[in-house]
Amino acid sequence: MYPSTSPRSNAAEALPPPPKTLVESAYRNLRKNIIEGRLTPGEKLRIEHMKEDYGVGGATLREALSLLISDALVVSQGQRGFRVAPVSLDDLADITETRVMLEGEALRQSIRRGDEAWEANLMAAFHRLTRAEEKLAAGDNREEWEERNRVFHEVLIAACPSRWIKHFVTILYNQAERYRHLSLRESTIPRDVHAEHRALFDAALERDAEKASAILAQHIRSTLDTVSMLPAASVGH
Amino acid sequence: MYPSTSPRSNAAEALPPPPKTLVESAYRNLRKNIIEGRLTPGEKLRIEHMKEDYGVGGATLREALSLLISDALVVSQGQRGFRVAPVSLDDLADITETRVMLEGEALRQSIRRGDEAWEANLMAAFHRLTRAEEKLAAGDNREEWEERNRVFHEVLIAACPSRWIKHFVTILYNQAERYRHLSLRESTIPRDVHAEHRALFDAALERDAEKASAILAQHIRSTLDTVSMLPAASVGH
DNA sequence: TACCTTCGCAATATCGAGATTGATGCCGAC
DNA sequence: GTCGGCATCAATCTCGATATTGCGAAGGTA
Repeated sequence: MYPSTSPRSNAAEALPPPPKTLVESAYRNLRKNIIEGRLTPGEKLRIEHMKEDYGVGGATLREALSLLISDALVVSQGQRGFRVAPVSLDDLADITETRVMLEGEALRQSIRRGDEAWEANLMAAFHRLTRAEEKLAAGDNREEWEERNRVFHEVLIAACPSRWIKHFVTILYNQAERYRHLSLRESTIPRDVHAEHRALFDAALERDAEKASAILAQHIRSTLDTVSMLPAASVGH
Repeated sequence: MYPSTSPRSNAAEALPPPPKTLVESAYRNLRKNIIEGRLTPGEKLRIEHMKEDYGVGGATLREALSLLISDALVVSQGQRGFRVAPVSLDDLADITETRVMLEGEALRQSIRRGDEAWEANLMAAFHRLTRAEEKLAAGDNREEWEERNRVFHEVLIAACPSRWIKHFVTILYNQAERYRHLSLRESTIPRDVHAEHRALFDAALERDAEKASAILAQHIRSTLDTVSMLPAASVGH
């Protein structure tokens, strides 16, 4: 109808389109439940039970679970059904270091190649994140902060030309988010996270790739440090 | 039955266990057909037709296709079915550089941490690869060479402790193998590949991580160079 | 002639039921 | 008392059928 209004205004505002298929819907719900810790690591995923919970047939659920294997949030054991992917401190350490390498490289490339539009998107995303962090200090708009934090990290590396690196970074980000939920289920955000984000933002706008990636590395590793406890989480075989 | 004989003798000999489910079987056949180029990039994968070819039901095929999305060999377009993942020179360049980074890092770590058992496996794998390359020069035991080349590269980085890096490397290796099949469908192996393998092998045993990763980088990039032609492959939307 | 609308067909997405496999508890033997 | 084998049962895995969606051709309008 309208002349040439692009379907989405800009990348920083893009909301995921509504699921157009039942598989997609079940996939997103399941992923959310796993990442946010409502499904215990190692837990058996019984199709029969979940048919009722998600309101879809067995084959559909099965397909959604197969899609979750891509994200390594679900594992399938031959003919013994599906389980939520187990967790361990070793795995978290691996995720952390791999993130440092991949997200650091993506950030360096992004800083080197980002144009003015990238800068604008970055400023917008940082602004939204800052507002969310202020609101988070009072009430808990946790979900909003989660989303804006994700978008901020996405926009930081948006100018990296490698789709593969960004693909892997996304997978690892989801993994790390799951560990964060498993550890600090109730605690609020540590006090210095905003300072880290600001330092990251400043270094990116100054086009100091090495400084920015160093800050990012510390930022990622600090998440690992805060997860010193894993009481019931380390059961996952 | 036997006292404590491990199920597999060693890593270099490990054969994949037979598929225990029809989904697994269809998944492997499809993956093989895509990697080896029998399914054209961008081609529509019609469930109805393939039901007959693979002898399984629609839901089963659908699940196998969902698994192939993990490997980025298949893409699904909302409610418009599945297609073979498209190809492009940009994508191949991206895959190549990402491989150089990840496989190089994995190799450095592997050389740093490999023990005697790793050295032994590496020697065995290199020996098998050498034999296969000799046989390849005469008749075309192409499949055997493919398999042993894959195992050689796997063993090279086997001592890298990061499962995530190795996971990503495997995905990219499959992608690269597909491009190789798409380009040189008939041609034989270039003459200097064995020399590159030997140099890689020597540097690894000398524990010269930097030298080895440099050779590996050139080795990976040379694959990109040989793919200057992509006549019918670039149709992928 | 070019464009938009409408209609028909092919393909997808999904469900419920049946076949096959793995796990659990009980019983008998050594 | 402990181990191995067997039967029962639950859960997975699979298939054929059905409703819904998307694509292409025909027809109408300016």
